Amino acid sequence: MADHHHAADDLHATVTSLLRADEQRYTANRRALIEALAEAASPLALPELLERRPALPQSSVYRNLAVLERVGAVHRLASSDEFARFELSEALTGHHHHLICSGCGRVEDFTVPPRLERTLDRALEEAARSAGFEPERHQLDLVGRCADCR
Amino acid sequence: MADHHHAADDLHATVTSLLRADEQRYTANRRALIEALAEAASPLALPELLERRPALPQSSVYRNLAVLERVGAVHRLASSDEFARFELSEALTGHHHHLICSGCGRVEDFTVPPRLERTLDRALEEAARSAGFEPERHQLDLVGRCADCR
DNA sequence: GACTATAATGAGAATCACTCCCATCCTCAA
DNA sequence: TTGAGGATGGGAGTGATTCTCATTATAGTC
Repeated sequence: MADHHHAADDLHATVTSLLRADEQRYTANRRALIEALAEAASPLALPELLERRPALPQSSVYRNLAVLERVGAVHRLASSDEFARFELSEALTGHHHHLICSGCGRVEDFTVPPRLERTLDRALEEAARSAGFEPERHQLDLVGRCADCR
Repeated sequence: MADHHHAADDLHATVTSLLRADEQRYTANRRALIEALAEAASPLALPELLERRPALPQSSVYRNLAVLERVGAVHRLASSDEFARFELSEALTGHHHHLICSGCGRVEDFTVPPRLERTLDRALEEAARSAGFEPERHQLDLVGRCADCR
């Protein structure tokens, strides 16, 4: 078994099959979006995406982000400022959390120890059950001031 | 010491002093908003607020929510659907978390054991420090399907 | 390689939650 | 009472996002 195939190949293969499952094509525009999000490694607002891929028309970016979100390749998060932000879904990046700057809206990823993650999940399942919710995923963010906004 | 004063009196007294500190008045409109949010006990979107207080004009509601947020009496949360939602700030209600329904956007409150809360805070402080963030508050949500949206 | 059904594209129009404007009203202190 | 500044609310404005639709690209099929 080859241990050395590129992670990027896996990424694109996974996105392809996610799209296929919904009879969607992995077009050049969609690939460009996935690559931009993979390069950034933290959630991007639309203007940031357009800066990084100036050839992409705004309307196509919005449409394709919606498609990629529907098939589970991209996750949209509503930030505190006026822009939605987009990142690769946890199916592609692994589970993680966000540091959100209350000054500028910047978002960075972080993780917590697996042990804490498990404890958290148990507590959340308990809370969900007693409210009649069926748990899907959790979301743990820390809001603060980034180094630039101190 | 009187243990039996109404919680509502405390609430309004606290809001009054929060507003005073910013030289703002606790007007009838603002009181109506605070009461609507206190009655609901879970975050409300603007249409829900207007349903509950039909006499309030939309523009005043938006303006007053912004004022109440600035002085720390109200907290605005960006939900996944198209509406922002508003709740009393944790200074007034105590620390809590949210169950968010991915179907209808409904939000309910829950709490986790204090012990877990402390563990969480330590882990988050650690993550913040190593990214150069100054922690302000954390936010833990569980996204799932409510009983109606199963 | 041509043919075709269907998906994808992109420029601009439309939507709509939210904010701003401003003439008028209210509150409070002197 | 009076006056000065805060508060009000109806309506106009803003801007991120979505929709429209004529055109173009794609993947099978022959």
